Amino acid sequence: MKKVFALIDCNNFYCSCERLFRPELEGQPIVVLSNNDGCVIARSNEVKALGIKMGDPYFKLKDIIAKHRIQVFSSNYALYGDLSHRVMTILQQQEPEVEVYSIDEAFISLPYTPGKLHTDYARYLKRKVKQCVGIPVAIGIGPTKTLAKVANRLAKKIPDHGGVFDITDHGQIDHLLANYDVEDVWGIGCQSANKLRGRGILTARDLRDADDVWLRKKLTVTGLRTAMELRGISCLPLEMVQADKKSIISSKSFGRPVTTLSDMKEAVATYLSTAAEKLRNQGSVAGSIQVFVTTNPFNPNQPQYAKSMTATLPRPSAHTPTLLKAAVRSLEQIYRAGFQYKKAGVMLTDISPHHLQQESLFGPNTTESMELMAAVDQINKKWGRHTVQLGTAGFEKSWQMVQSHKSPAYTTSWSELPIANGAV
DNA sequence: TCTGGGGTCCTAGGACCC
DNA sequence: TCTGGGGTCCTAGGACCC
Repeated sequence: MKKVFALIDCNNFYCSCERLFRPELEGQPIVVLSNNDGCVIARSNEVKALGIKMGDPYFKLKDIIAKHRIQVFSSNYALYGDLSHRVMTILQQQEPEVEVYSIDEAFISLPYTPGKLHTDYARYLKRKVKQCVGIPVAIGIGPTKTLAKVANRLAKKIPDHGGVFDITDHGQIDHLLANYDVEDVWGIGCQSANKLRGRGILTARDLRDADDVWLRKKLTVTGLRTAMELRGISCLPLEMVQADKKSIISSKSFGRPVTTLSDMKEAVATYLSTAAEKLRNQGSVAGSIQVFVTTNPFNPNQPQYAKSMTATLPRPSAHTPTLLKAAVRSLEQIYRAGFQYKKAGVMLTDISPHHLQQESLFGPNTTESMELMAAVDQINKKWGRHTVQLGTAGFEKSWQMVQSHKSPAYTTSWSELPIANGAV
């Protein structure tokens, strides 16, 4: 049976989440900032209209923010993650085939039907999500994922479409693609766009009609795949089961410069605990662990230093203290005194399923220590992150990130529940 | 003073083998 | 001056995504 893809994409997702509990902000300009209130990662339409770009540093925007009374929020991932889950659940209740592509996007696959049935159904889904969760979405439909992405963008951009657009069987597809900047095509970043422009390929239509041999050579198979998808030949299937992570990173910028090895150890231990918990959560073990530290590359007046080191474990593990020992050994080797460090992180790699791991013939039995880890995870799940943690991770964590405009965890913390009538 | 975090895939090139 | 050919595996780095 012939099928089409639909892409459901939440509109300005983080901003919409913030508005959900502050309805008076409907129609008002809003931005959401990255960790440490560093830069802009979500903008309401009003803010986009002011010319503020994704990734603009917050400190450079203070004037324009004051002038236009833009509401500022620190990112609140507990809130966004929970609302995302609710949106995805609604879609999964309606549809058997859902691919959760990112925190605010999902692909579904629908049986192909001529006429406007796709569009009618998408309008129904859109209403359903709005009604059940309160988050506005746009839906694009096409014969391939890449064309569904194109359609989604057009659904949002052109008000007449009302947030739903089907590009399958569209009579004007040539015209639509000819007015679609090649850099806005899914999978074409600015490097590829530069190469394409150099050859006079400026629009999605040009890319669709470009020469395969040249594309393969300059943009590798991924670029060729994108062109095929624009031709309506589906190369990217719907992926419904989420594959295990092949690498797990935990890394954050510091709230203030870190200048001592002991603070750095606290940070690395804290990040490692987070990564190891994720690792256990997917039932895996890691074979190697990388530690990295860096100064602030945006401050050219300070001496710069960045270094990473990968350690291979004698045998794969998900045991936090074992991983930590290897991480600290690496850290001690790469750490240099006299620098103002801005960021550090750990990356777990060579990940494999725990159940495939071979027990060591002579080494210690790992079952007991993993039971301890399971208990730690359970406690932290129930009572909150870092309720039980490694001593090395520190207690004050004075280097921790700063979030000065954070909204409450309205939906995930009893103590932060919103109050309906306000008469308290 | 202040510029995010977490992922995937692909390729080139080196090391090594016969 | 001239110095094989072919294959695999691993890693670093680039590019992309949200």
